[in-house]
Amino acid sequence: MRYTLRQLQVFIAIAHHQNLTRAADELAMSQSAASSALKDFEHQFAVQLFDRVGKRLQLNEQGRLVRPRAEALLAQAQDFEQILLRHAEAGPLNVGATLSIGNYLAVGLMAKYMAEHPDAPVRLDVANTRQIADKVLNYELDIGLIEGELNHPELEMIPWHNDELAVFCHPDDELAHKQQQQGHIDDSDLLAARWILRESGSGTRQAFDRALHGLLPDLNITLELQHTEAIKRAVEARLGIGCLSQITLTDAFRRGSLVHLTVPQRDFSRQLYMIVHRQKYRSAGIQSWIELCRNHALNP
Amino acid sequence: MRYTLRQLQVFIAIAHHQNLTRAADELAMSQSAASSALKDFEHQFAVQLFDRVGKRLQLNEQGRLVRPRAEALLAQAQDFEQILLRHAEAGPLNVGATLSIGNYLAVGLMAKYMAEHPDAPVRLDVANTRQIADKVLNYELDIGLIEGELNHPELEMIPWHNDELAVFCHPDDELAHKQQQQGHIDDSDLLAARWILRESGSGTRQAFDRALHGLLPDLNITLELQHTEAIKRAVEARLGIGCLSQITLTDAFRRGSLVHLTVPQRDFSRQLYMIVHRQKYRSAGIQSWIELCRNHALNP
DNA sequence: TAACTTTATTCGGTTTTACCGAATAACAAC
DNA sequence: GTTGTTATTCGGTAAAACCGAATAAAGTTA
Repeated sequence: MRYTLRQLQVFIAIAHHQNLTRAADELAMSQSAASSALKDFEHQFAVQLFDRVGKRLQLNEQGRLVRPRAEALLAQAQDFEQILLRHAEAGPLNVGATLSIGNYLAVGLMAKYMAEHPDAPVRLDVANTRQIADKVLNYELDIGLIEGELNHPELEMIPWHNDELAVFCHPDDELAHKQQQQGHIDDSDLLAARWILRESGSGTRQAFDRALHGLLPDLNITLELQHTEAIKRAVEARLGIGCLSQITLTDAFRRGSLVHLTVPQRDFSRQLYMIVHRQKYRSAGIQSWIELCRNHALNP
Repeated sequence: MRYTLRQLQVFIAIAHHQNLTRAADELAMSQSAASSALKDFEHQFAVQLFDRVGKRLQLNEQGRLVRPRAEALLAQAQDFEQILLRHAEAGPLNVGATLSIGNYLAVGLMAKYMAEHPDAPVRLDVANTRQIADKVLNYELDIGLIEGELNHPELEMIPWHNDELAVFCHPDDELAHKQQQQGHIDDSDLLAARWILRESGSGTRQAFDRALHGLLPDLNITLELQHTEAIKRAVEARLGIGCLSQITLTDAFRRGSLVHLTVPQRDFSRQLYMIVHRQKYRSAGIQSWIELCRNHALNP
């Protein structure tokens, strides 16, 4: 047992940044110290973890093999430190979420988590599904909350929440009246309407496209916006009708500033997922968060 | 990240032996070095892990709390070292087994395991169920193979093999003829017989007593022996009839040196279990062994 | 092409740490 | 008391971790 946790930390920091200088910076040590720490680490095991191509440190085959284990080991060591040092049961937690989830669902979850773990700092990183997946894969996030489907061998996807998209319009719109009279609207109404939607590539748009398959080419899309709030305001200004996740609309429906349109023929449901790196060490905090999400899904 | 794996190792060794001198000895270092390593470790976290009662180091509340995590962390660190150092997928494995299992089933399992992991040293420790459980709880064994039931909150019991006890006698015994004529014997025969059994407290005896409930007080027990081989030889010498695990008798039955007596009214089945410490780090080797046992149960 | 920047490594020197052996103090058994 | 065992303390030494500066190699810009 000659190698140290510090060496592991240096190895991981370098692997993360693919750059010794920035790694040394992060760990508040000199370049030379980081360099020799890495050298010692490699020499101890008589293994090359990086290919020295030019002045670049490139994680090689061997290095990629051991990185997940090293990450897990260090995470566990840090968890151990937390518990012993602060007598706390959970360390800091980094959560990533997409825009829709982050602004609505995640806030409630974080409130619950922080009530359970008053001393554990939590960070929320809002980005799109792809970016979140990348950060989870690179161990920058402990856990990700995403909307879309996703397929990566290193990622474990945990189904978590059943979300529903909702079509909605202004209270004075003629569709609102039709909805009130006959309790729903039809495909023909969807084709006649002017749509205000999230941009392609977003999870919400992806689910919308899936729900409206067939009608898609003939749809009249007036406006594409990148923020749910902007879409709601555009619909309130009678620029058209919209389609967003239920969870972003409950307030507006209750206030009556927007009206929910039901479309019986179409399936607007979608699954929300948690994603975690398969080989990640599940600290007390991470496990607790996952439990929390499961319970929250049952009684939101 | 100021503490080292060495310090962890010292802490664990001392916790294990409850004695600094022997711990230092095990780690091939001086008393003073071990003492100051422990001191540093405790000071770093500003926590007392041991109560200094007299000249004795007694693991205290706080210490007992962190020990499982420390053990898991160190085990993972050693696993990591193995993988990096020897390019092997599995490190050394310590298995404990009871007498019956150890002499019969375990040997075959070990052969299989060693074929899969030629470079991984395996140690087999034969002892009774209670001793094995203690060693698993004290992290001296990675895994235990036992016969009896057992209830401890820190132990995970994995059902593994369906074993069957077999009543048997000498080929010239009158019960052997009765068995041949009518295909079985009866409770009355059991009461009339002279029994040669394993000692009370053994898993085999426990299962025997359970199977013969009701008849037990009236049974004629001539001889109690501590070894299965001795019992077989005693029955071969026509001192009485015996009852042992199937697995220890298959050879004798095939050779015809002993005869299997079936008792339809009685249930001689019992479950064999693997036991593992709940909070133990499941190294590649341990996981592999568990898988192996599961498969072996299906095609023995 | 030349000058400049970025980057990993090497080297000399200093501080810190790990460790040993011996001495010490606290306790237990005789 | 005497003896043996045990953890801790102390002085000293060897090893290590680390820094700053220098260096060499590789990109980048003029």
